[in-house]
Amino acid sequence: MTETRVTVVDIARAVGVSKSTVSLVLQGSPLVSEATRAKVTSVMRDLGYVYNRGAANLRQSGSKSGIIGVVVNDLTNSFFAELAVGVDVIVQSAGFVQFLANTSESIDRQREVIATMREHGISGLIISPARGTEPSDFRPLVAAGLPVVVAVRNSPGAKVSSVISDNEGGIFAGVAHLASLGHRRIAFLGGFPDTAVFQERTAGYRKAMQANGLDCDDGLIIASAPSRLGGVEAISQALKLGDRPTGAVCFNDAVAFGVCDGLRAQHLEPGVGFAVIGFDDVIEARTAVPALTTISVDPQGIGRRAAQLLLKQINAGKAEAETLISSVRLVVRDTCGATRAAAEMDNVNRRQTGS
Amino acid sequence: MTETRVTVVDIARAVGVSKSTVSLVLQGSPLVSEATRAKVTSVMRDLGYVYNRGAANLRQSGSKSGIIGVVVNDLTNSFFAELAVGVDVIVQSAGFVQFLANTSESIDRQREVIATMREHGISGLIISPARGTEPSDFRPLVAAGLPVVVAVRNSPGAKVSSVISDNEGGIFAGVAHLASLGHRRIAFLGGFPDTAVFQERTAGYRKAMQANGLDCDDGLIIASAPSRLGGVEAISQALKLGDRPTGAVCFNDAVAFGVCDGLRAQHLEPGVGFAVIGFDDVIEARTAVPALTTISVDPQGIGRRAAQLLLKQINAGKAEAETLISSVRLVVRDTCGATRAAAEMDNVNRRQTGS
DNA sequence: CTGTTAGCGCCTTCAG
DNA sequence: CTGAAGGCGCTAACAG
Repeated sequence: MTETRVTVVDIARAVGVSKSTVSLVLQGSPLVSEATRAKVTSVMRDLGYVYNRGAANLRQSGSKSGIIGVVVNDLTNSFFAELAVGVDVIVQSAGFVQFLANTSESIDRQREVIATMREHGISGLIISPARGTEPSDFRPLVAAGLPVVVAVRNSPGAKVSSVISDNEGGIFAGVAHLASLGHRRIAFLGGFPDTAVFQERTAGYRKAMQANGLDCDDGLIIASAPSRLGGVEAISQALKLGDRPTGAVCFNDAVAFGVCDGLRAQHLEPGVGFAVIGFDDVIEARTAVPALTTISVDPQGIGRRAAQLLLKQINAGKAEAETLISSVRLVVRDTCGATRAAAEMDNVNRRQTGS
Repeated sequence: MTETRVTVVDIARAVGVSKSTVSLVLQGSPLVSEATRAKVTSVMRDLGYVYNRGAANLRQSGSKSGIIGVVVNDLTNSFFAELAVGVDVIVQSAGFVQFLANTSESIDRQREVIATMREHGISGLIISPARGTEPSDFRPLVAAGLPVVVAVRNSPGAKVSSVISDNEGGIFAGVAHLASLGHRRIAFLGGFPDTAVFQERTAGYRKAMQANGLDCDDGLIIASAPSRLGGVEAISQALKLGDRPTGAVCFNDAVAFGVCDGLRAQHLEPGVGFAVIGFDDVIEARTAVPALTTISVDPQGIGRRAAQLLLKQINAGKAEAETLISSVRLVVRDTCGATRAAAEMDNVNRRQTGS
């Protein structure tokens, strides 16, 4: 039962040198002889010494804790789990460690976990904000000089960096694809209107409709919960329209899934009688609906980019807010399930600076 | 640009009291007057003070860092993402925060992240070990008095607590179900034999075969990768047996999925011509194969239990190693997709001590 | 109820 | 190349 932790002085005494020497060994300083270094490291192993980062960080001026805070709104969704994995890959290889907290869309929880993380001295924060997060919520963080990267869900107005999917471009490509197949009445189905993602996607929808010379009737935009059930509701409403749509781009794949359900309930075969395209934000559906044409995102890639951006800012001390737009791919699948990438959007990510 | 962090002395000066008073306020001591407490907290807010846990923890003797380390072998798998969510729920409500690291089945990474976490002074560790983890790997941790809970994948021989699914009971129930349907030749398909989970599940298989008076030919146990492809391989091998099986329990749902693929390739309809049951470790398949009878586990529940057990040990200072077996449910689905819980195993968890 | 005095474990001068 | 002080932010005794 080794209750007392072994410290630098312990190993210094054991070796017969001073604590400073041990400290120098710890940070790999060249100011110490090979012989002493070897003895010190050997004794460290023997006594089971563990470096105390808390103490080190306390002495060192800056907040070089080596901890990255990661806050996601729903870890149950594979999308965000993959995002966390992407972050972890970069964070680990940089020798950092990540605090990961799940908010379940609760802003209270979000506030709490961020506070706790700050108390622990995180040196940066990556966050996919809970619904209802205000740009002002980031104010105290940036005021404290804490690097923050917002992922997936943009927070326009906040002076923080962000990494998001190409929501506008993705929907644009989807609509263009349907138009090229001859569809004239194309609906946009699903999503909560009070989210940045919804705004961006509907913006892409409007632009694409216009660009293809199609009537952009706002009645064709039908909001709903971004879930399978929401999709059922949205399509049922869409089919009641006077001039029925013949195809739809959906907020996400869960909605698209529900839309297919709803179509079948009306004896319409999705893909044949009615074209359905969805953003695959809910990855579960990727495998569940293999026949669905999707706008495919790369959550791990977003996570990696976000982490890289954050590390860059941490190392730079302080950088201006930057926005990275992660490209998406339109994956066209015909009804028999064969897959081919139709319009692979440019791999090079467009990048814009400022906020 | 507030570069200098505000400390207790800053706010003490601002209020006109001593730092100790501020410290007492911080820990909610009743030894301070309401008036001063109010002024102190108010000034803290005004100056944007953030509590420095590192410093506090340094002063306090024990390692009350309030950090729980969570290490999983594959966060990409929804099962483990859900596990992490379950842990997070408990950890957050206890005011702790979790380090979450993904090892991707790499023992090297695992060693690294555990080392890093220890340097940060975690007060406990929950781990779903990477394949190839030796019981001895936990030796230094328990020697240091660090509470450790192994989840999902047991590590027999290690003197640590664990929370695992009822692997034996689950397979037992699955086999019993098939036997009750009249099957006599039942195979066990999939899984790596060098894992504890495989051992436990095949043990359940053997016991169930014996209990139902069935021939337990070891040739009926066919190992393979615990993946969809592995399932295809396993069933193809099984169908080559002299006395063909008429049903199978599978290591997990991914294998079961592959088994169905393989059966269809042989023009056998799964569920009709051949009964398939799988442990649903890979949750993706839960929705993807709605018609499959599964042995259903509760990853979030395992996470919650593991966290509760760990917190208990942390608070108790030191507790004996304890093993919790989380019950599973046999979910029987007929071919048209209707669902009903057939044999709901007892909710009360069996518990055994020691180990 | 409040102030004073020591450190926690480590790193950083600054001299040997 | 090594040793001796001092202090990071906080808390734990003690005194007032």
